[in-house]
Amino acid sequence: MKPHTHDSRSLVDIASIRASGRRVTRQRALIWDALLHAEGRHLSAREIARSVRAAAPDLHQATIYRALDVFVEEGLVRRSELGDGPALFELAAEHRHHHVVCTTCGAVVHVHDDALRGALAKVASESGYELGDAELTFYGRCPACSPG
Amino acid sequence: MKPHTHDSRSLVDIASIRASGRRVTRQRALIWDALLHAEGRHLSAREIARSVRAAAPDLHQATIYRALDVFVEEGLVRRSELGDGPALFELAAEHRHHHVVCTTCGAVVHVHDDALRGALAKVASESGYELGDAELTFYGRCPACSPG
DNA sequence: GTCTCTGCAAAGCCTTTGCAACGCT
DNA sequence: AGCGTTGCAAAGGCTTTGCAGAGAC
Repeated sequence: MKPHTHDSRSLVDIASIRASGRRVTRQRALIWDALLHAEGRHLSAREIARSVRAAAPDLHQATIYRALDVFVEEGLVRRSELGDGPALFELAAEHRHHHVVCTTCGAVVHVHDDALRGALAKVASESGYELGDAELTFYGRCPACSPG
Repeated sequence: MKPHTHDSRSLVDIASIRASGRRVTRQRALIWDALLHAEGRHLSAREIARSVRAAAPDLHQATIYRALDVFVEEGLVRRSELGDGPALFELAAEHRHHHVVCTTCGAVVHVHDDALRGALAKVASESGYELGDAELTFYGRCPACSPG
């Protein structure tokens, strides 16, 4: 088990999906756990599969995709396409943030939303688009991969 | 790094790839033309195929992917993953810009880099990443798709 | 003539879907 | 008991790859 961090926000409970007539199954609980224990890391569907394999060897990849779809629809999980590979998933419980991806090693870090509030407003007015829940991905070189 | 202050829209020539020992083939010229005539639109590999079909019915999809790889490696074309669908390509010759994608209809518009220079610097310093050629994608609702 | 490129077909990766059995509520 | 969910297998979309022949330089 991991110790609690100082996050004041109460943990989102997977049981909340029952409110929409959805069911909490063994499989979904395991997938949820995988995300919970990811500690801010983003997981791919395949990584989740690996993570639950010990507890449920027959849990099928398709089940993972379907569970993640449900979680995303319920607003509990966020899905991001970071780069070329498979989609990555993380709990939506945390504060809003954006991603910075290293184009060399793939490392991902978060940036607080505050840094971009102004820029978002600017883009919204310039484009005429409604950017309510916009989430950004920056690509660059992380310190470890930076030349010189 | 590049010494140009700003290239005054000098057309990038596909012939420049010869400098690296690459060859300008009929197929590549056609693919290049498709991008040239896209007029700022982003094209998928499939759209390029459709675009060149009349002139070269046997030009294979694999050839398009390989040509685009070459163009991207040579810095002549930019590849973006905008949303779920296939990758989209555009000439790299234009000024730097960012993309705003409508999550409902898929429409893409450009935003000038100026609007984000400050934000980029902020993100770079906050993350420690080098964001030299960062290109951003915003997701939102375009005016036509906005409710009410 | 050399070495890259092309067409073709096949496979790859990630993801979705149809269906009967299962199991949460 | 009813209806959402699972496992399986198969297919789907997009992209890459291996190879022999064609073509740019």
